[in-house]
Amino acid sequence: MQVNLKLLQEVSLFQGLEPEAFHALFSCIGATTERYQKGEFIFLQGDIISSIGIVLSGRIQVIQEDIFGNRAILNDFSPKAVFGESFVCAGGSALTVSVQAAERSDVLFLPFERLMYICPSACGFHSAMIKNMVMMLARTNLKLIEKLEITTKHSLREKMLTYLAQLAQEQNSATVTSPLGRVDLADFLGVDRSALTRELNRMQAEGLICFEKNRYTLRELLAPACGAPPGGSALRSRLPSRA
Amino acid sequence: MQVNLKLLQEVSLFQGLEPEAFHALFSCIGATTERYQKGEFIFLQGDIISSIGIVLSGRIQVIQEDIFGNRAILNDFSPKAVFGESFVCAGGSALTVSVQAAERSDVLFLPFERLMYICPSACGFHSAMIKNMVMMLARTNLKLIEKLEITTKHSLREKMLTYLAQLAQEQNSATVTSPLGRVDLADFLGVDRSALTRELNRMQAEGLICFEKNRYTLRELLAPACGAPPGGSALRSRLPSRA
DNA sequence: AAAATCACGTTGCATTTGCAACATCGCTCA
DNA sequence: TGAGCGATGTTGCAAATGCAACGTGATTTT
Repeated sequence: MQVNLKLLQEVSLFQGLEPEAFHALFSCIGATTERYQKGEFIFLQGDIISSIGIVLSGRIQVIQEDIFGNRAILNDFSPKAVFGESFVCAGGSALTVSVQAAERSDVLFLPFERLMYICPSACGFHSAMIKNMVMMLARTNLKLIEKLEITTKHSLREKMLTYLAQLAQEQNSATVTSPLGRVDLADFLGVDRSALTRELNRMQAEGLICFEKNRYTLRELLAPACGAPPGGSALRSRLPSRA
Repeated sequence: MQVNLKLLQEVSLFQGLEPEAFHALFSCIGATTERYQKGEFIFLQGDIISSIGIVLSGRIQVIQEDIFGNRAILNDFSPKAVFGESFVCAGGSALTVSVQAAERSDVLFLPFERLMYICPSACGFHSAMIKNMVMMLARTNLKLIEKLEITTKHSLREKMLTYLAQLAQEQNSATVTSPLGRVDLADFLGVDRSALTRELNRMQAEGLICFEKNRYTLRELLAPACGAPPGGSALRSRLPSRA
């Protein structure tokens, strides 16, 4: 498959590398691409992988399933995202997560050892990539901490608000679009889907947010934008009736 | 302060390095040590740090505090642990967490840039340390995913059981000791303290576990060890009364 | 030694929330 | 075009759990 050079240039692993070398590099180390249909598994919990993946098109999700069949979505990746690095770099630990295509997706696989240690281009290439890898791993860490910030919250409302606040910061806007539908969003926040819908309606009724489909607007002291609520401003989450 | 060489040899960042070089290295890059009393903050949320820390003695915790004063414990570190690397390696992002001494602790600080890029010993030293750093960051990732496995669980019981299962795997025993007291454990699991105690008692009554202080024994199909419970084996968490 | 602080257990209560079951709607595929 | 499937919204209900308040014992401070 012909991979889009423009896209690869923007992959964080390849920052600072000359894109001319990509094709030679990929064929040298034996890179492959694969197309996945929606729902297909790319990696399975328990696998020991030796390649890292890069999303070329579509959307994929890192998920965790327990013995009762409960699914938790750890992450949702769009094109340019790299996945699997943590497990490969940790020295070949077995996957504690699965990776699944959320839509039809194309994935590029790069054999890690050969990529990092037998790269043809000389030492500059090599060290740049290692530097990129360090930064990627560190950023992934921060992302995971961000995710923990959500799931450690005690109430569903706080979880949702934290999620929205993170999206707002990323998208630099009080109106944000989530890539996740209700089902996935619930599994991402670690809550029940119906309870999530219920709470979303409450939040809208109280004028905290307004939303339509997967588009949400935070109304934290903002001018009324989407149908003013009756009551006053209720920001508190766990203390609506008391204080 | 005179740092314990034996301990430093076991720090994952220094794996494969000759300990003879440590003292020269430290004084060259300007390493410092600091003693903290229980409760003192080592790093504060919002800080931009340029040094990584290594726990020499005591115990420290990585925590997150929200605007309502709720505390979440992300991690609990014993001697030999390295902390702060993620934020430094991510390119100097502001801390989204605080680091606090859980007891009187000694901490060694290493200026990151100088450690990684102007190290006196030649290239072998340098590259070994980078390799170690990659593996550390990756392992931290896996740890965070492990933590997410706990907090995404829907019920308090499942959270506790997941935590115990992880401890059991680490300590390779069905009887485990947690470094955390009730207050901290609750903040680590992201639940209410009193609710945790309540549930622990229930679990013991049902014969799922038995515990005393911070010592827990998992009794998943194990021979009765600590006072046999009356009823049968109840592993299910959210379906005790129905099925 | 007295006092204060902290960790821990216990309990009542109201709210939250998971769970199940059902209706609706839109999309895909035959 | 019609049937089926998946995503979404809705609701009743019971259980889980956060929260506050209090008692006790241990540990630390004065």
